[in-house]
Amino acid sequence: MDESSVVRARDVARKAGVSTSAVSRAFTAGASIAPETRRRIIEVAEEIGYKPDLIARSLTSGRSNIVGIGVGNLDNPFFADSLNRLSSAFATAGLRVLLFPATAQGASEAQVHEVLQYRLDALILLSTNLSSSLANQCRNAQIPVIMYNRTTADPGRVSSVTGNNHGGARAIAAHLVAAGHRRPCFMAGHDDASTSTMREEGFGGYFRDRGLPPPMRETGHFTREGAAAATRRLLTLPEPPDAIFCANDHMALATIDVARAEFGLDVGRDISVVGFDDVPMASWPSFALTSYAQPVDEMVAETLAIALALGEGATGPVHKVIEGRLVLRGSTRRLPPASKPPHEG
Amino acid sequence: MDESSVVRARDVARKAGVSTSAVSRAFTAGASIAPETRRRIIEVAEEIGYKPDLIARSLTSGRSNIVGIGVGNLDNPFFADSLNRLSSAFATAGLRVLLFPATAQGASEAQVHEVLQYRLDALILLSTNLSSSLANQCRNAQIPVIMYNRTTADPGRVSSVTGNNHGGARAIAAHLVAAGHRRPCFMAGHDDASTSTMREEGFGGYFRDRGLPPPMRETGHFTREGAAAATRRLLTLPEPPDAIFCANDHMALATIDVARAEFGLDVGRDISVVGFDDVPMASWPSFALTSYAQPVDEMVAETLAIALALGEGATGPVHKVIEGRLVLRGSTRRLPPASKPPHEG
DNA sequence: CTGAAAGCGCTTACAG
DNA sequence: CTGAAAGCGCTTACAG
Repeated sequence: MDESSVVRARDVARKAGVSTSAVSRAFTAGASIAPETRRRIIEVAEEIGYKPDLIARSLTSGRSNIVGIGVGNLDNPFFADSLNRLSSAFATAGLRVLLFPATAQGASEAQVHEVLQYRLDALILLSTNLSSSLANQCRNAQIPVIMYNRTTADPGRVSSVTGNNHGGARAIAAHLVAAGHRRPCFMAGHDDASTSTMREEGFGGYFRDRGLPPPMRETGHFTREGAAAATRRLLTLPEPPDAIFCANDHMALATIDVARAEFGLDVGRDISVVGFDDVPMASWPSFALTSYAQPVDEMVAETLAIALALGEGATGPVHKVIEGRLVLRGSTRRLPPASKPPHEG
Repeated sequence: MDESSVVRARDVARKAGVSTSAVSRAFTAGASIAPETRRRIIEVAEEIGYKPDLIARSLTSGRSNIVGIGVGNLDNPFFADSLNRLSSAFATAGLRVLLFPATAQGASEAQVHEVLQYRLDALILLSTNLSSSLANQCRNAQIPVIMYNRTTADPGRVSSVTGNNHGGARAIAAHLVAAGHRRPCFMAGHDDASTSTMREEGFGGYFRDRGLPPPMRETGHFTREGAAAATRRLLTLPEPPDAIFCANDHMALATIDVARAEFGLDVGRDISVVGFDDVPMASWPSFALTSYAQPVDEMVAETLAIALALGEGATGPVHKVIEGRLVLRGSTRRLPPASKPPHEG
């Protein structure tokens, strides 16, 4: 079992009585080699423990079989879940994942430039922005870029896979209006993120279309602390909201905690809270968070499909919107309150 | 800004009037090159957008500047958090992280063998087991292996960074006994994991040392579903436990949910629940989980330090145990109940 | 189907 | 301090 040093193609070739070219072909799908020759080479390779050196292979083939994933903050369980499944999906397709953690203040150019030093087959950006200069360079280097759960101002250059932000937010608005809420509020993430702006636009649009007054607005910065602070500001207002739609579940969970623990509210009766994503925690009984479900499996499968297609030299960028669905749970009521409106006594 | 194709060392050399050797030296810390020469080369490189190809560099230098991280299930927020910080820490040290997701039924040999095909500077295993055959091969290939949050049966071959499993579990036992619990239970993960067995040993040892009856035992398989099922079994017993120590927070959170939502128990009064890790969620008001805190920052820093040291060709494997501390929260009571013991009426 | 040769883009002794 | 040459371990036209 113990080999005293690493085995090379040369060793296999020698032992099998063939050239290193043949060894290479034996390990290359679809290469022109006699089946019997391949069988024998593979046999010898297994016997002496040979595997092609992937670094060398990358250098000659120009492909690395590595995709980069630029990640921001994995605190958000939606990202953790997505990364988990993305890496499994890519592994199954024979691709490895190289992580590019964004630095504190967003993906610093210099840092992310490293992307180009590896010969990535693709670069996936998990809810992370891409400077247009880096987008350019990726294009020059023939590295397809796919934004996951975010779109870009530059749709002609990079692909994207997102949920139905607009439709989901409208469905949420409809749900809150049907339940008789009078003072709804949108809690934004930040304005650079399409996940925040498109959800806000869809939400606000529903009210606008019906001539209803526009919802209130706060900003939670997509962080737990930010959302908690925003909730405190809202709930100490003279006329606080009776429903809060947070741009994602990560913030909504913080909102529930603060409303319940610090203001003694019964979430789902005294106030409604809605999120977006339907992370696993949303269904935990401690939260029972109403949320618009983004199907991570589908988003991941689509991301993989695009990466593979672009690898084959497919056409231009593609933009895929995955349908989700509104999941109603205990954090929102379904009907208007029986008698007088809330917050009036 | 747009370069039409990728720039090579040769291009820089030509433009700067030097050899490619000089270019290489300019980008190699500590290489023997005149400061003025280096300055000029770097200047030209920046001008035309040159960065060394890391794949080629790996091939010649034998080092990849990539560390592999074998990950199991990122559902457990402790792992998500750890991975997040590990990748940032390594990035800061100029190392990239390549993800090796374990397949469903543990790290299948064939899959993980790929580790060896890259020239990893180190392999970190996040609560994941390593077969001794792979451990051998890593050693032959000179790839240091560091187990994070787990130890191994093979301490002479691989390094490890863990929390104080034994001490932490004893502190938890002491806490529960001091609060007057009579029917404590340990919820195991699975018996291949030192994080489960060592915590069980520490916990049980406290009772044994004092001549107290041994705690009850259930198995939650380190998953949310497994822990929920275990909790249901326990709470439908004729004589259910009055305190449950779960081998990690991930299971403890599920235990709280089930006890509260399905059995109507007031956690912290009717029953005590304790975890291990102190994940961020443990401090959320919805859970207020008493837990033994494992300092992720320290564990990550230590892992990095070991990886770096072993990269410099340090001596044998090192085993580091990081001290934590018991964090008391509302999920456990601190004093014995005033009158008669619980669950007696 | 197969092998000899060139080459991927670097780094590293070796001379100077 | 510097450059020419060899080499890292593969793959890929090119002949045969």
